[in-house]
Amino acid sequence: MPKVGMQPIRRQQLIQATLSAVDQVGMGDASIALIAKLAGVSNGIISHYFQDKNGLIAATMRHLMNALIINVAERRQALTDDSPRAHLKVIIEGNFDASQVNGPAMKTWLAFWATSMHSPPLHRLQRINDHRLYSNLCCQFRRVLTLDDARTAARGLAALIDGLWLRGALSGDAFDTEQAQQIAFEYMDLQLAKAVS
Amino acid sequence: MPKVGMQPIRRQQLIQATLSAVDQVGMGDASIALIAKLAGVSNGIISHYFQDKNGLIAATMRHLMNALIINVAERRQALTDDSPRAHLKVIIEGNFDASQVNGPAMKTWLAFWATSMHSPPLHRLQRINDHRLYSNLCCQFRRVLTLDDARTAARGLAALIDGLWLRGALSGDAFDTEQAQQIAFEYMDLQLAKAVS
Amino acid sequence: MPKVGMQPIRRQQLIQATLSAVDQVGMGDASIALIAKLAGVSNGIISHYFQDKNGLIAATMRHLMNALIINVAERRQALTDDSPRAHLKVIIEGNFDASQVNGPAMKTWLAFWATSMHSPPLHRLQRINDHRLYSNLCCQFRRVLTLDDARTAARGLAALIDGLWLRGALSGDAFDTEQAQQIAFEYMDLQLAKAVS
Amino acid sequence: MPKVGMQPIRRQQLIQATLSAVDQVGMGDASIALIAKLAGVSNGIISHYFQDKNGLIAATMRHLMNALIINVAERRQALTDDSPRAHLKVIIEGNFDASQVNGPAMKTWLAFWATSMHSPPLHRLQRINDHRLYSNLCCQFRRVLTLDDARTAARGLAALIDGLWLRGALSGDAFDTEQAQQIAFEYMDLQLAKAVS
DNA sequence: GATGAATGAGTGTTCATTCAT
DNA sequence: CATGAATGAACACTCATTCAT
Repeated sequence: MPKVGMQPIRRQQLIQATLSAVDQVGMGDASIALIAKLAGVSNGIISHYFQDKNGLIAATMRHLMNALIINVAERRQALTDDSPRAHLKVIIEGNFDASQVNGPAMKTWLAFWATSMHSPPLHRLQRINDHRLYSNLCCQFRRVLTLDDARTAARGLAALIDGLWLRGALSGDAFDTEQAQQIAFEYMDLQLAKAVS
Repeated sequence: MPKVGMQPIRRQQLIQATLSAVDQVGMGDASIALIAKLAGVSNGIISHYFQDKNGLIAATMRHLMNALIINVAERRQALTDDSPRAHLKVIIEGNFDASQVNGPAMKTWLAFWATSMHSPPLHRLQRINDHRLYSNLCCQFRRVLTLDDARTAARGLAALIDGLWLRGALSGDAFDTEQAQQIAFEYMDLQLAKAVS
Repeated sequence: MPKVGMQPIRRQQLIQATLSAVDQVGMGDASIALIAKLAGVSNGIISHYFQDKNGLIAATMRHLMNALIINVAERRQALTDDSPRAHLKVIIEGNFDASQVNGPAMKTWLAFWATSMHSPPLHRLQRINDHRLYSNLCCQFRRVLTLDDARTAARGLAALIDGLWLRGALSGDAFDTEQAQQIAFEYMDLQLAKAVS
Repeated sequence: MPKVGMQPIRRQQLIQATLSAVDQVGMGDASIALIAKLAGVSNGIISHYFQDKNGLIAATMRHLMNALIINVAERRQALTDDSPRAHLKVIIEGNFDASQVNGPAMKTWLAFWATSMHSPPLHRLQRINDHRLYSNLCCQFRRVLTLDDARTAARGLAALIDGLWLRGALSGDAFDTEQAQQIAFEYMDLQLAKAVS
């Protein structure tokens, strides 16, 4: 059974198992034993690839964050229209992408946030992520708004995106991506309308 | 020490201790032993007043929810202006009241949300709460908007309130209540502007 | 089963079980589970009375040390002869008392010494103990010898006592207390003979 | 990397790593992984050269014992004076040689003794070693003392040597070899003085 | 000869819960 | 009413050992 060069495969395998475990029983009950069982490996292997459980949790979060970053980046590269509105639109769309809007990911994010309040390493990760959204939005708004207006618009839109996402996650029903995006787009347009001609 | 009529006092004492414990170490590490220690009582008493730990958690959440309900209700009773705008304003203000915007409460809400995804009783509580905000907002918007517009406005404003709150809770810095309320007020006004004269 | 005021009883019970466990399988294999089983209690109770395994080990060592201290103290109180020789004699006898010269105690002391090299709290305990023997001996020798002679005599006698004890412990055979004491007494007398008339 | 004739080199390498590991963290925490890391080899190789961990421990002890034997043997071969006193002197000196009186060796000896109480193979090794010292001393004393006196003198001197060594090892301070040897020499001379002219 | 991936039993420890007092 | 002694299952983590490569 032992093979060489298994590291990337096993790491991915264990991260997926962690997402499944958190989805099924919540982070509180996502024990090493369960995660290992879901991954089809032994308990001990987790400390072989990740230092400990915290390491696995952090790696799982980084995985979700990277999925978001890559998603937005790809959408922006595909843009032909360089207008602020077009950029803001794909940022919004990226945040409501299927990679973020699904049971396991949503439950993991939620658990991650709650945990991050008491874990400095996770808190750092989370702040970076929060700031990235704000920063991306602010950057685009700034192209047409005053600095103060851009900042406020970015703060509002970031909050609106997170809030729509949060209420969707908590509702238990299927997430109505379309409706959420429409609300966010409208907010974006109302803010862009403040642009001085 | 044993006294009669201690029930309400002890319950309140234990709920406050639970909030403190979650604030200090997070819900994952908020053990019965710690809560009992913070409350200055023995371990065993918790099962005497609440069936078990889940009962205490649920009671703590109901406590926070009631604080919000009462807060909004009081503000609305004090209103002299019966306009939709005035009502929406106090709903927003109530959600950013000091009883909700403080470390222990925020951390407990966050932990509660994460936990609720895997606990039917807590999920029920949480949905009632979510729905109340939407419902209150929708009700006021409906007085001047079409049903569709009112629903969308309520959904957006509810998400914006929750999102501002969430980002404030996660930031780790002091919550800038004023700024958050301004953003929510502006959104409210933009939606109310859709009213047919 | 739960009773009040069990603390001293349980502590003693667990210390005795620890001595038995170390005697039977060595400190390396003296697991909490084994100790609890020997004591006829549950695993969890150990952290209730001692913070953790280290706490139990340290308490066990203090128990052995106290037995030695009390033993020597009692013998000295019973002395009618106040001469240095009489005092030295009872110190030697105390160190070869049955409370110290028996399988469990010897194995525990040995394991304790080895462990103390890498555990500051245990090392402190061990140094205190080592110093007490030297100090007691030096004090008596000083009454008839020069300071330098007294110090050397104390160092030598302390080492001889420990060495006799050690070789006895390691031999696996029954400890020949009589023979060991004779050797120590002779060394004592040879040193006392240096006294200036 | 694989080469032929690596056996003696690897064995020596691993024994030195074992001494380092025991010195640094104690025998209880000297895991295979740590030893392998200190030796700069893979975990698995230990079972290749030594059957298992016990085999490595036993080999390490034999290494220390051989160092002592060789050391004393060399000193005795260099002797020009064939008197009992000269022989006893080099036996003492050999036991306080730098190869025995240093952190890693002392900690390993101590741990070895404690472990030997519960491991027949180690116990056998340890008894052989103990007996050799006694036997060597007795043999020399016998040349000038009666059998009874020689035995007692050997027992006492062996104990004194071990005791001086033990207290030195446990003290944590640098070992005062000179002082220890003086005490042992004095004891030797006091015993030799019993010789019938 | 040498690696390191993989195992799984075992460890100390924590903890919600129970219950005699 | 209230205590805190006691339980025992569950937990994260460690580790000697095995073995395909």
